Amino acid sequence: MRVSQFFISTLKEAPAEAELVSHRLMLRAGLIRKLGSGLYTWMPLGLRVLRKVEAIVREEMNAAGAVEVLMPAVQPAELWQESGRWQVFGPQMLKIKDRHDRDFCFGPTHEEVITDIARREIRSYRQLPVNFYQIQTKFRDEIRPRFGVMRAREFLMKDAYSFHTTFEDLQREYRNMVDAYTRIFTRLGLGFRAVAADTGAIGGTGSHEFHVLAESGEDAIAYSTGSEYAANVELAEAVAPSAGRGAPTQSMQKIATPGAHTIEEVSALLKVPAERIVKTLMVVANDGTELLLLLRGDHMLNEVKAGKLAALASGFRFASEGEIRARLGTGAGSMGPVGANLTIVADRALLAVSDFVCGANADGFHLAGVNFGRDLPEPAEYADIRNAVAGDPSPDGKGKLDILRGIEVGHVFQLRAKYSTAMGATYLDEQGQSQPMEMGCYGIGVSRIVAAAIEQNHDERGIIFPDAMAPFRVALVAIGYRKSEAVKQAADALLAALTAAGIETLLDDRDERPGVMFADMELTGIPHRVTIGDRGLKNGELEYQHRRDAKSQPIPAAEAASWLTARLG
RNA sequence: CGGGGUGUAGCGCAGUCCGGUUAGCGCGCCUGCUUUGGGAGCAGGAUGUCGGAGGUUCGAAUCCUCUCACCCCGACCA
Repeated sequence: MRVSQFFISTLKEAPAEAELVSHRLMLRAGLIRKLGSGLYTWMPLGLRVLRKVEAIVREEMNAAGAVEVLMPAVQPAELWQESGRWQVFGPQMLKIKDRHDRDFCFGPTHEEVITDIARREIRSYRQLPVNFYQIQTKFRDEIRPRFGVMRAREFLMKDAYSFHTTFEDLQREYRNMVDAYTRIFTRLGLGFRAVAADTGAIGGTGSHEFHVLAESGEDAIAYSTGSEYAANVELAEAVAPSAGRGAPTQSMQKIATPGAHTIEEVSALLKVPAERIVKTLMVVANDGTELLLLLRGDHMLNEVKAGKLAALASGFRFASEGEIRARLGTGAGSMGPVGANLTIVADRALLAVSDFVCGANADGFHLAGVNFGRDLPEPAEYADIRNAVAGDPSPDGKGKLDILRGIEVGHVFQLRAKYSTAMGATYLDEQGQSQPMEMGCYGIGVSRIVAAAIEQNHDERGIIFPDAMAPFRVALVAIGYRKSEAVKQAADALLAALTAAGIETLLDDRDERPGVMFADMELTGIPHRVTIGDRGLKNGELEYQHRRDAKSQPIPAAEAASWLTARLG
């Protein structure tokens, strides 16, 4: 391909709206253009990258035995009402009406549609197992779309759904998919990690996420430095302290703490470390139950874990200032568990805390030297309700936890019979008995992968694409293409030879200054570059430079094609 | 949803507080000449419903009202 025939549109300055480096670079390199919030056009160069990712995903899914389908993007409301998710999915789902005023949605996911296919098409155990997948545009009306295609509203996703007669067979396919995903991300050249995960809104039992590791990642991953354990912090168990609680050594006293509302302020004022301060949170369940949650001052509440408490099973929110005042007679900054007429659930870390500081339920006052069992009753329950932090023991007993940040690019679930039961997807077993199918589902964020790869592979000059997803593998920079017959001939010949060898090559044949061409080829992240100019040609040489190399190296012009073919495989 | 911010040429911005005549700057774009191994130089040129609607005024990018879009932060002060 020649730049003069292609379309590249680079920007020296990124639009002001772009913050994240991958977003800026994708805009600057002309990979994408924004149409509206969370809506992006894939420009020619970007589309080539997207297609590369898609192709690898497709190849590996096929190799793993999945079969491709393509379901409608627009889905009738009836299916979602049947599964009970028409309401549950909420405002994230884009709902639309047709001319007959019938309800539809633009599909945010396709469990309902595929389950409908399965119940119509699959009648016998002889037809199972089967794994259907598609690569298709989804729409989720995100609360806050951001970071370009990283969290867009419309995005490209590979979603697969498997159907089985037994849980054991589902688990086999689940492992098969984990292996396929591992091959996919390895082939894409990404640094990634599979981690145990929460199942969230989709439901089911086992679940793993695949994260591309990057500082800018929106998710935190806890992993053990001494074993293979890795989990999303939403899920990672914060183990109960092994040491017991010390006996009380102080008596409880009320201390004026004017103006100190946060743990940091109280800690600084009283010169007590945050570990010996107890943080009190008041939450209200959707069924009206009010609850106090206690945490060590240096710990953070994990809302996913808290949501699993029996009392909060209906879902919960934080109490308003008014509710706190009505119940405890104080503002949020001075609330505490002593004398509070509310059920208390404490994080297990408090099993090892004595002589602590907490709010006094009186504005501007805290209590010090507080002890469970003496100054207040033991909490109704000790539970794991905090985020694991670096330094915590690994839940598997081997090593300590550390925290990494990651971008979720894949997620696999064991759905079991949730949808098949709700929607009547059954088959007849060997005994002629009707059974609900076991289901798994497996997603990959295809468009997000492009952004994640750039987060992981860039420098101050631009993108550095891994070979597997580069829009072109080789950039030929022809200096003076329109002036020098020798350059033109050498460049045309090399382009033809590499193209014939199946190596996707972009020849910059523009009448541009060298600096412009170099800058554009670097910005767009093409991994291999060959410079063709009269200067080198005089000595029968071209120059090769990998995008990560600091300097170029001369290669014989006559053997350039074979040299590159051998090098690039 | 709550809070904050921004909309002026393709991109980045100034001008708005304190209303005034042809609305500017850099980059990009077009033409010509020169230049040609790291985002060229000179000369000339084109491009604006100042987000939209309404209002105030002799006069509105600027003031007022409404509205739309986009961005950021928060949703863990406790």
